[in-house]
Order: sequence, then structure tokens, then C-alpha cells
Amino acid sequence: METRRDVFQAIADPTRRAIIMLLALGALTPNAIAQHFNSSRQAVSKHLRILTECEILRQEQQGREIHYQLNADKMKDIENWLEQFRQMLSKRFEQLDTVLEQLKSNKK
Amino acid sequence: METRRDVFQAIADPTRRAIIMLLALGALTPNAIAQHFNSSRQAVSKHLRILTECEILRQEQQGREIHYQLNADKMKDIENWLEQFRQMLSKRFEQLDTVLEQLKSNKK
DNA sequence: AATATGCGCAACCATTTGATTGCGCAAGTT
DNA sequence: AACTTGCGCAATCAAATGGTTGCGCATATT
Repeated sequence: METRRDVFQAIADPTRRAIIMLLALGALTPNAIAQHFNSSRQAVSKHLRILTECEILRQEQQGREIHYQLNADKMKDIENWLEQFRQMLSKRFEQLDTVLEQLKSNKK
Repeated sequence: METRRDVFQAIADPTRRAIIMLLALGALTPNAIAQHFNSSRQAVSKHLRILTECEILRQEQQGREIHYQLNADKMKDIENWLEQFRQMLSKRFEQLDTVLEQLKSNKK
């Protein structure tokens, strides 16, 4: 069984990020997506599979056509990871502010 | 010349994400970082190089020791990319709210 | 029924990646 | 001066990756 990739590995590839951006505008079929890229339709199909497996995209079969759409909820995994740094950053800023306040009051 | 990686490719690897998390707590030297991992010191050193090259980490030489620290500003590259989806999402929610409001007023 | 279209599976290939090991240089210690 | 420590360079290797091509199945059209 192939190793499933996490969401960070999924967006590491520039082509996949471009696919995500495209689908953020609206659902599309594999062929419609492939028209925006210079590589083969099959290459795009592989990327779609990777993005679907890690739940960044959802697919909906309608006859022989598949509609792929963005699952924006999954992007929150990345946001949650980044949130940790935001919190650390704001803590540091608070500490810096405290130090600056003390410096001001000491000068008075 | 080797291809430089972008920030998304840099954080795609679980080991590098763990290094980033570690350094978010405070600056460390390569050997100190390597102690938290089971792989060789040289493997960690390679990851540090990758993270430094794409500016996620900053290094500061002090004698024979190097102190690596997180450059939190660079994480904003990822946040900015995600911000595009947040805006698209909030647009859709606004549209959904409008529809719901109309449904409510039509029932009254 | 025959043909066209959508699209994934599989095999293949070149490149990239992440790890290890050995080595060597610079700085610190004895 | 000799030894120790910090740490990157280079070579090597196995695995992963991203692309292509050929093929085949299901659905849609003629």
C-alpha cells in the first residue's frame, strides 16, 4: 500500500497548489483542469488523486464526469499548525511590550 | 547549482516541521537539535540547511557553534497563501447568509 | 451498434529526496 | 602542542516523486 501523504506534502508541489487555486474558484472536471496545464492529462489526474486522498479535494461522480471541488475545511489543518507560531509570536511581543513599558517608567 | 526549495517544499517533510516547532521555543545549535531525533546528526544538518536556504531559519555563528532560530516572518508566506481561501470562504458564507435571510423574510 | 469522450490503472523512466558514513576544518579545552 | 568538540562537505544508496505513454472500462453521442 502506498503511503498516504499529509496535507503539507500535498501542497508542496507547485502544480498541486495551482490546481487548488483553480478549484477555489469553482468545481471543475479533470479534463477542464488539465487544459490549464502543459503536462499530460494523466499527470494532472495523478495530482488530483493525491489531493483527494488527503481530503483537500472532494470528488463527485456524475455519469462519466467527475467534479472536483475544494474542501476548504482541510486547509484549516495548515492554519492550525501556523496558529501555534502566531501565539508564540504574540507572546513574545507582549513580553517585549512589558519590557518597553518598564524601560519607560524607569526613565521617568 | 541545486534548486532552491520554496517554503511549502521546506515544510513538507515531517522532520523539518518538527525542527521548526523545536526552534519556535528557542534558538538551538545543530547538535542540540539532533539530540531530539533518532537520525544522524548529519541528516539534521541537511534539514537545517534547507530551512535556512528558504529563510524559515536564521543562523548566527558564535565561535564554532551555530545558533539557529526561527524566522517567523517567513511563515507569513504560507499564511498569505491561506488567506486567499479564507477570503473566498467568507465570501461564500456571506452569500449563504444572504440567501438564508431571504428565505426567512419570504416565510414571514 | 458503432464511435467518441472522460478518465483512471499500470508500467516505465529520469530526477529528486532523505538518510548514512567518512572525512576534514575551525574553534575550544587541556 | 595535543586533543576534543562542533559541524558542514562529499559520496553513496534506496526510496519517493512527477512526468509520459499505452491501454481499457464506463458513459455519452451519433
